This record gives sequence, structure tokens and C-alpha cells, in this order.
Amino acid sequence: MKGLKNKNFIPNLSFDCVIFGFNGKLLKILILEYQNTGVYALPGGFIEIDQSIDDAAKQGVKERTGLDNVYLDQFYIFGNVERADPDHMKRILTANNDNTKENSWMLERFNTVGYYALINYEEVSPTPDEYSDSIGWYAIDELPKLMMDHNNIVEKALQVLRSNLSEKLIGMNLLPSKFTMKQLQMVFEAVLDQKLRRTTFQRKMLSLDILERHEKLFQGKAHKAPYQYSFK
Amino acid sequence: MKGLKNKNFIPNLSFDCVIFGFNGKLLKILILEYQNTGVYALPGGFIEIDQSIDDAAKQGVKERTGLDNVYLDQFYIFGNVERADPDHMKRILTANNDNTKENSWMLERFNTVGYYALINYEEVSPTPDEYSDSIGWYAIDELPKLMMDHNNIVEKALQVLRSNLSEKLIGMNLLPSKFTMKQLQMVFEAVLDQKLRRTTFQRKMLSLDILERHEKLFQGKAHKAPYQYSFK
DNA sequence: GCTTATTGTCTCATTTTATGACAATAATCC
DNA sequence: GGATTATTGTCATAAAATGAGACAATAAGC
Repeated sequence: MKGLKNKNFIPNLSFDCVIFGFNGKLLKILILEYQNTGVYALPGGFIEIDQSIDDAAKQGVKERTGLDNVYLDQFYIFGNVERADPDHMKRILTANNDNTKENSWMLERFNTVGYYALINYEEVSPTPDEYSDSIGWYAIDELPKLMMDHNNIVEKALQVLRSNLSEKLIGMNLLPSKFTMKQLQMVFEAVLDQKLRRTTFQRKMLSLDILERHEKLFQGKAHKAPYQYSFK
Repeated sequence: MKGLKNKNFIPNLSFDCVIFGFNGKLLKILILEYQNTGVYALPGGFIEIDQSIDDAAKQGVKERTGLDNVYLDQFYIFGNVERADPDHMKRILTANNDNTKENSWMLERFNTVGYYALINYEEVSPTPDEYSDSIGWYAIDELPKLMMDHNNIVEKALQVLRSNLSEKLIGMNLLPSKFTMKQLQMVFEAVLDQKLRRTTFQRKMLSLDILERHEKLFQGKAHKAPYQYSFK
């Protein structure tokens, strides 16, 4: 919600992003905490009158993560009337000494477009927005209570991610460009929240003909070094 | 777009419905033709300020088809800036002798929420809206050129329907409550646009444990009569 | 050179799917 | 009423995919 003032936004419409990252073990998402409020929320924002919704979301992700060219997928629009939450919004504005009438439109009912992003955890420098004093990674099974229906948005994003993971082969976006078979398997396990068989997984992935094999990765461990792969 | 005047709509937001029906052989969708314009479009409408988007779409489907309790799924929001199409819209308003300033907001940029509906073809009485003089079924591979990006919306709806058909088992919604295995197979074939093996399909459907078997259907044909089924 | 943990690749068993075969009908035609 | 016809429900076998384990090939430590 950077630079809210003096902009022409589409009224009653916002976007929210569930930004997924994988730290090597756990699937995590980026959560903002608003200044002096104890209110947690998904990164999001508004859409300018001459801006596509996709571009607005892209820009939002870039501002929070510093990343360009991120895998970003719009998955749902949340359009219940009960979404309006003037109380929380007032607390955020008040905490920022922003009681101007010109921002009172933020108290109205909003429909929000849900996006999920998959990013390479290592490359990110999380940056809070103008109303927030912190932004951080939270494991998906240790989320705080989020404002409005944001927990619900996360839940839906996770469902969509799970069903898209194998079908659309998007797991790569959570990894560096080169990775081992084990890393890839751990991404699948973290997203699907279930253990997979090593041999079956390996055979499946190789048979899909989507991986390119590179040099081995020597980790200084007392065992055979694994090959590295990248997606074709 | 019934009763546009004197209503409080959410600005810059609309919905459009791809209403699928199956006539026994072909997958079809409902298309409107606007009066005296030669402009074809998907049924759609606007959302009242105190109405959920889902409810608005539900109401829209009911007005066009007469049907309640329809399978309805929101699948995407189309939010490109280029969606605005003031020329077409002006033609529609002019053809209806509606040059009032109060409806000039319809010329602005709109984001539209895409829904697809699956209905029982036999139960429908298609009804045009206040700006249209005809509504009719068109086979999905014989669509006219639709206004704005509506052809694109149909294309995306079809993609989503195809990927949801087996996964979510929603084929039933295109059939009467009782149907034969052959009818069900023809729905799958029409949606997926490919031939399926009879024995494999039958075995698969029965193994899913979602069908209830009823009395046979005697069609007066010189061969064994098929059982009828319904979904559990 | 011996030990250790992990990796890449087989093998065999099990399950699922493909493909064809076949008997059991409903109605029609002599 | 018996033969004919087309379609249906189900089974039999072949082929493919997956599950589950075995095992040799390493890198590094001792």
C-alpha cells in the first residue's frame, strides 16, 4: 500500500498475495505486521485506474521481495460482502496518524483478487510497506491470526498450489536454478505435506523428461555426491 | 443487465457467465445478441454494493435460464486495461435509446469476474435480458465473434471445465438426474473433445463408488436395455 | 584402506489401465 | 416362436504404472 495518496485507484477492489518460499525444509509465506497494531496481514495493494490487475500484483510482489519475473498466478477473487473490516482498517490508519477523509474509502467494502507467488527463498530481501513495521516468513502451519479473511485466502492458495504442483510442474520456482533430486523431493513433500518414496519419485521425475542433468554437487559429506538438475 | 437504473453498483466491476449445456451430442453455451447491433456477448451483469459477487452471478444465471441451484464456479478475473470497449457499449446503449449521462459509467474500464455454470439443458428456458433481443445455444466450436474479450473468457472457462471434470466429478450437472452410462460417457467425450473407451470408462466410473444404479431404461431399441444411474 | 551415509539404478511384486472377447438381453423380422 | 441385430454388462488377458526393497557406487572421515 505504498504511495496511497494522490493516486487514482479502482474503487472497492484490491489484491492480496500469498508469497510462498521454501527454506530447505519448510514451506513458508510472507506476512506483514502493521505498525503498533498487532495486526497481521498478507501483502497486498490497490489497482490504479490505468493498470492491469496482474501488473499491480506483479509490482506489489516486487516491492515486498525485490524480485522481478516471479511465478505469479491469480487464483480467486474473494467477493463476500462481509469482507469489509472497517475496525481493523481504522486501527491501521489511526496508528499511522492518518485520519484524513481522503483515505476513508479504505473503510468500504472491498473485493480482493488473490494471487500466489512462488519465489526462490534465497534471493529475497523482504521489505515492509509504508504502513507496516515488519515483514517476515511464517511456516504455513504456524501462521498468526491474520486480519479479515486472509487466513482463508492462504488456505485457498495452498489448495490451488497443491493441485497445480504436479500438473503444471511449478515446483522449480521455489528452488534455485540448480538443485538436487532430494531438494526437489523435499519441495514436493513440504507442499503436499506428505512423505514420498525416494525411488518412485526419482523415477517419475526422470521419466517426465523435464530435467537436465548437470555436474555433481560435492557437499563435503561422507557419501556419494548427488547430481544437480535444472528444469529444461 | 436488468434494471440498471437507480441501482448502486460496485464501479468498474462486472461478471460474465459461460453457461454450459449438453444437448445429448454437443457441448453448448448460451449467447446473447444485443438488439439491432449484431453484437454477441456472454450473459453478465453488475454487482450491487451490498451484494456478494457470487450472489450477483447466481441471480444472473437465474434470470437467463430460470434455474435455481445451478452448479456455478468462479474461475478467473479478467483485469486487463484493454478490456474497456466504449465503442461496442455505446452502440448497445444507443440502440436502446439510452444516451443518459447516468449510464455513461458503463463506458469505463471494467474488470470482469468469470463464472461457468453447468446446467441441465432440458430444464432451461433461455430468456434475453433487457438490452438483448435474443439468447440461444451455440456449440462451442461454432461460436460467433463475441464482443470484447468474451471469446477469450469462453476459452479459459473451457480449459478450467476440462481440468475439473474428472477431478471434481461435476459432469452430472450437465445431465438429468437419471442417466445411462452411455450418456455420461458422451458428456465426458463432448467436454474433453476426445473419444473414450467404453469398457475402461464404465469400469472407472463404477469403481469410483459415486453412482447409484436404478431400473433399466427401455428405449424401444433392438438390444439390451441399459441401466440408469444417478449420482450419490 | 576401512567405515559411513546417501545416491543412482535394478528387480520383482502389486496395482491400475488397455484391449479384446463374450454372453445376456430387447426389439424386429420372418 | 425362433432367428437376427445392436448394444450392454462383465470378464480375461496383456500392457503399463507404481510400490517396495536390494545393491553396488561413491565422497569424505578415521
